[in-house]
Parts: sequence; structure tokens; C-alpha cells
Amino acid sequence: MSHLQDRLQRLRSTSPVQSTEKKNRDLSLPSNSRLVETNEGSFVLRQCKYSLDHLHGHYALGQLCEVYDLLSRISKRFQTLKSVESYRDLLFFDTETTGLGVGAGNVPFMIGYGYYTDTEFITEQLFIRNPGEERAMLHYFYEFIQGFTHLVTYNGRTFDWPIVKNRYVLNRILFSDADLEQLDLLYISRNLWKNSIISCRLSNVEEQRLGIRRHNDVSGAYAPSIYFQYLADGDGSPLEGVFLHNELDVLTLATLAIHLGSILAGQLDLTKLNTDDVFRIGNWLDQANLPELAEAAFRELLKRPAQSKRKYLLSIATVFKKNRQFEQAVLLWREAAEFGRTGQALHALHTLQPLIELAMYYEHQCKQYNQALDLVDEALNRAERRQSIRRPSDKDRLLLEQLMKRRARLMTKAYRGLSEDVDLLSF
DNA sequence: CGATCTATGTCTGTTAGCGT
DNA sequence: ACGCTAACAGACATAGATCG
Repeated sequence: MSHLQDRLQRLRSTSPVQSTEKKNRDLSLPSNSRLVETNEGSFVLRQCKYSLDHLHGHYALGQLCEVYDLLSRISKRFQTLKSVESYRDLLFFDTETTGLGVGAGNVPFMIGYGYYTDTEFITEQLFIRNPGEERAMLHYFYEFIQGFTHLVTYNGRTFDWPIVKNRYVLNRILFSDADLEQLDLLYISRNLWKNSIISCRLSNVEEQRLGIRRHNDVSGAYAPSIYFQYLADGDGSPLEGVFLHNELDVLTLATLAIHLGSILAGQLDLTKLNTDDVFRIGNWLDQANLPELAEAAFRELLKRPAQSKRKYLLSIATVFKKNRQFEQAVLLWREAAEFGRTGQALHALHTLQPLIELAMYYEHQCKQYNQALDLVDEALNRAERRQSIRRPSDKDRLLLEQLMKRRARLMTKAYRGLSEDVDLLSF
């Protein structure tokens, strides 16, 4: 007997009219919830209130008040973004849907969100007991979001929000989100942690980086089947787990915002983080146009043991170079070049690049062509030594060619400088 | 499953500095 | 004034990851 036949059998056992009434009556409403009745129909609203010192993982919810104003910088194009005027303008938003697609067939049966008042963090969940309640929920939600300027999500930019927007179109409800900014925390999370944790799913980020442990959590992946089961048999008890899961997701969203905000505010103790995280944070702070904090992060990284900081030296030097902090960059290039002298030449690029960078610095910044020449010669020596033990690749050949060219140019520049000196002497 | 963003690598265009 | 070159910035294509 197939699963489908089972379900059909169950559906046949009660008439449609009966089953709808039974369903709505039998979902003994979940804890903290009530029925909202509107002109457009009814739906379930579940609300939970948290005091601002409620701890979720490493943070108290109220800590957002200290860092919210920096949050617009999580986006690459923060310069063109509306800034966050108040933590009360943020709506933390997460849905549970009937699937993963963004097409018309995917229905958000639960819209969860959280927001701050002066004294509390409040989560609310809008839940429809059947498709007929969707219009009422959508109208209610649209009214509600008018009070907010920013939407905070995790992949909501490509998942939750387009799905919700689609529902307004399909229900022919006028809708505009033109004034609503989106702060999607997925991309910056991936940027910071994709190398240091196994996955950047929200559940893993909260566990690995926010100190949040869930007990008996219902994975979001089960939400569609639990909802379908509820639609079929009217038993609402398994939905409790979905409500809780969604509520915790919203809390985590706020906590993640606090964590990211703390980094942008320079409040996070970087000495306790692993080297890769510190490097990523430094880069992010640089892009977020917070150069002092970026430098602080890089300085912390440079205190780490040689082996652990080694692979970041060139990248950090590149940032200093871009910001025209040449003295700092030179120190790192020298350090990186030293690694190349002692260790075996494993990666041609990494042992030669610091020498090339230094040569560029002496040629273009200092005009000390002889210094630059010495560095190019050293690079050439290393490249040739390398060629003798290893068949050169196309890249190796290109690199060698460029080095020769650089050497030739520096020779003429050095020679010209020399002859000018002679000219000066002769007069 | 779909849509979207990002990292990465390659290329193409622009700019600054230099010499003729 | 003009052209050349190195270095950098921006464009483009591609592959991977995340959402329930």
C-alpha cells in the first residue's frame, strides 16, 4: 500500500466540509497564540516576548542597541544603502514554506518575525491553518511591515522575500517594498566563515560562532511534510516543533546581527579567534571603510605564530598597498620573502611575489633602481633554481618572461640614473 | 527542485608617469 | 603634444552555496 493511497484513504474518510471545520477546531492553538479575525478572514498569531537581557548564545538580545547603527555595512554597497536609524526599525524575518522553489507552487504557511520595542524583543508568527487564510495573513503582514525600514534575513533576499512577494501577486494584493532595505546576513557570514566552518547554514553558524545549542530542534527541512500532514489529518501537535524552530531562527537572526555589529564596532575580542577568522574580519572591516579597526585586526593576526600567519602575509600587504600604507606593506613583503629563503620553493608565485612587490615598491615609490634590480635578480635566481628541479608550467614561463622584462627595464633606468650622476659630477 | 549572490580567474579598458 | 608601458580597476564568465 503506497503512501499516497494511505493519504487518499484518510481524506476519503471525512467529507471536505467536515474536515475543514474539524481542522480549525482541532488545532488547539499553540502556546501564546490567538486567532486574529479580520475583514479578509482569520489566521493564527503566536507571540513571545523576551526581556532585553534574555541570553541567546553568547549575547543578550538587548546588546543590539549598542551596535545597530553599523549594520548597514554588512552589505558591499553600504554607501548607497539607507542607514539604520534605530534598532526599532529592524524587522528580523524568516518564513516556513511548503518547499524550496521560488515558483508559484511554494506557499509560506508561516511568517515569522521579530522586532524590538524600548523594553523588549518580541517574536510573532503568522500561521495559516489552510490556504484560505492566506489573504488575511498577507494583508495583516503588509500593514505591519509599514513600521519598519530594514528587513534582516538569512538568504531572505533570494528565498523568503521573493516567495512572499509572489503571494501578493498571486492573490492580487497591491504591494510595494520599494522603501524597505534588505540586510541579508548570509553573504557576510559566508565571507567570514566559509573556510573555518564546515557549512554556513544558519543552524551551523549559530552553533559554531554564536554559542547556541538547540535541543530536539525540528529541522526546517521537515516543515513542509509536517504541514502537509497537518493539512491532511488536522492534528496540530507536530506543528509545535515548527513554531519553536521558526521562533529560534528569528532569535538567532537578531543574535547574529549583534555578533556582526560587535565586529563592526570593534567590540569583539579577536585574540580568542582562529587566524583565518581574524584575517577575514580584517578584510571585511577594510571593505566596510573602517581602516583603523581593519589594521587592528591585521596587527592581531601578525602576532600569531609564523606558520599560522604565513599564508596571509601577502594578502594583508596588498590591503596596505591599496591604502598606500607602504611602510606597513614593505615589512610584510620582507617577512614573506624571508619565508621563501628558508623553506623549500613549493609555490613559485608565493615565494616570488613578495620579491616582485618589493621591486615594484623600490622602482615606483623610491626610484631606487639598484635596490629593485637586486630583488629581481634574487627572484630570477629562485625561479631558475626551481626550473632545475621541476618542469616549468605555462605560468612559470610567463612569470620568468615578465621578470626578464622587468630586469631589462630596471637596467636602463639604473644606467640612466648613473649617467646623470656622472653628468652632474662633470660640471 | 530556483533565484541570486559571491569568489575566482581571465580579459579588457583606463590611468599615471615617463621619455621622445 | 604624443605615444608607450606598468599597474590597477572593472567586466565577464563560471561554479558553488543557501533557503524549507
